[in-house]
Amino acid sequence: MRQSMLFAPTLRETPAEAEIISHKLMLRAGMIRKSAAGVYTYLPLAQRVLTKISRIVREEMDRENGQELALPIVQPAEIWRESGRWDVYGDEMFRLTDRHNREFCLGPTHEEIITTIVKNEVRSYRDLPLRLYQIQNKYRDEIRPRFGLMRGREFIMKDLYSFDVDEAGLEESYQAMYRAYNRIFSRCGLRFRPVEADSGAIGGNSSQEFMVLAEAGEALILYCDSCNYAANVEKAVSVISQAAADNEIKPMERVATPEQKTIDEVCSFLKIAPEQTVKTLFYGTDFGYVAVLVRGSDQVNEIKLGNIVGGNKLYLASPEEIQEVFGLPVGYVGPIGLDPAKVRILADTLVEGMHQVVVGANEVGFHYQYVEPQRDFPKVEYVDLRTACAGERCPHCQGHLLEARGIEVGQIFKLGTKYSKALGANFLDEKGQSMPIIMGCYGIGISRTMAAAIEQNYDENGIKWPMAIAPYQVHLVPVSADQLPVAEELYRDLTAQGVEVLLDDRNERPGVKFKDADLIGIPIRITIGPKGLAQGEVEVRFRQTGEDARWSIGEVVQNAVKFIQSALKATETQAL
RNA sequence: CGGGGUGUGGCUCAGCUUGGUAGAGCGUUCGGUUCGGGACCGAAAGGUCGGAGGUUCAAAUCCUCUCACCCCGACCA
Repeated sequence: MRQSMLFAPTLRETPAEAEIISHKLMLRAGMIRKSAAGVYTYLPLAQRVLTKISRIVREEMDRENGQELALPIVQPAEIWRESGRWDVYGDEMFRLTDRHNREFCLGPTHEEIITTIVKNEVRSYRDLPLRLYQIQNKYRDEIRPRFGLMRGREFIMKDLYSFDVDEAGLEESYQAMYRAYNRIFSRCGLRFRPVEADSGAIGGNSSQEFMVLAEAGEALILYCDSCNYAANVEKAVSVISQAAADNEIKPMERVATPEQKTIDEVCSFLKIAPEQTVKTLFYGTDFGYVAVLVRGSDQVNEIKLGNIVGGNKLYLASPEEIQEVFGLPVGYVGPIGLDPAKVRILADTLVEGMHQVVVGANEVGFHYQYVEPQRDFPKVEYVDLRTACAGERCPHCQGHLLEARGIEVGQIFKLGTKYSKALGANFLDEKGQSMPIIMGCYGIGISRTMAAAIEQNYDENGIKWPMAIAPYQVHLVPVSADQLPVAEELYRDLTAQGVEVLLDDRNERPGVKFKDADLIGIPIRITIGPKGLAQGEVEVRFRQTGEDARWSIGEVVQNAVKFIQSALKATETQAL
């Protein structure tokens, strides 16, 4: 490609709307332009990157017996009603109505539609397993689209759905995708980590996310410093050693705590640690209120809580609400005296092992101390409810948990029979019995992967593309028009060898060309200038490392090919 | 949905407090001088000041409504 012909309007200044690196650099490098909040145009450079990522994804999907198809974006409401998600998805779904007043949505995901297709065509166990995928736009009307391509309302996703006859088959499909995903992100040149994940709205029981490690990541992950345990904080569990009841057991005692409402206030007033208190929160749910007990120092993990209580609605009740519904004063609320018949009481498992605890007395200005949970409020359900934190112990070994931020670029789920049952996708097994198909689903955010790659590969001058997903592999920069004939010759020779070359044939000053080259971030920059040419050489700069080299004109093609191949191989072998 | 902020030429922004009919830098076009890390000189094009309504002799500026975009939050007693 000749740069004079390239549609890549670069910017000297960063548009005010961009906050994070990838967004800024993609705007500046002339890769994307916004058309609405969370909706972007991909200009040619971005499109090339997306195509390359997609190609890698396709290769790895196909290698694991995936078959590409294309599902409709516009989907009828009925199948969503059948699965029960027309209402569950709520405002996040872009909905539309046709001229006959029939309802549709723009597909936020494709379980319903593909399950319907498979249900209509698959009859026998002999038709299975199937692994079907597509790479296509998804539409989600996010509460708050942000960070450029990171959280868009229209984005590109690869989604594969597996259909198996039994759990063992599902496990095989799941592992196949796990392998494929590891290869894909390695080949893309990313530093990433698979972590245990909550399965969220899609449902199912087992799930892992692939996180690209980067500061800009919206997800917090916890990982063990000595084994390979790693989990999204939404899912993470930790082990906390608790003191045994070596203290003497005292009778519960009411204690005046005037004006001491927060955990911190109560703790400093009574001279105790937050770990010795239990706080009581009320949540509103689809099934009425639940009381939730956790240590004063802990945070309720609302994802875990939501999974336990079920339904769609989950919110922390306001002080006014608690006063009105229960007649209890926030700041002094406690489990003692709560009637399990009237309100479901859930407590974090840690609470069960606590001793000499301070809790609210359900009376303004008073708390109870020396409370023994098992003695004083025995009728509670103990479940894992707390948010795990860095520094705590790994649930699998004696290691400690560390924290990192990650960008979720992929997630794999075992769905089981959730959709096949809802939509009646059955097959006849060897005995002639009708059985629901066992499903899995596996997504990769293609456009987000591009953004994530930039978050991991940039410097103050611009992007540093990994070789495998760079829009071009070699950037030829003749210093002036005098060197253009030599550059053209190299361009021709490199292109003939299959090298992807961008030739800066613009009539610009060298400084401008160099600045644009750094910004766009093509891995190998070859400067053809009078100084080098006098010695029959060109100057080479590797964008990733910043290293310089000099190649004689005659060896440019072979050196470039060699470098590209070894760069590709480095990530590819790492992937195996 | 709550809170905060911003909308002025392609980009970054000034002007608004105290109304008087729109500016700078960059970019773009033309001419010239330049030419190894975003050159210089000269000329020029380009703006319904997000939109609607109102106040006023007069509105980018004041008031009301509205739209869009950005950020924070949807938080723990």
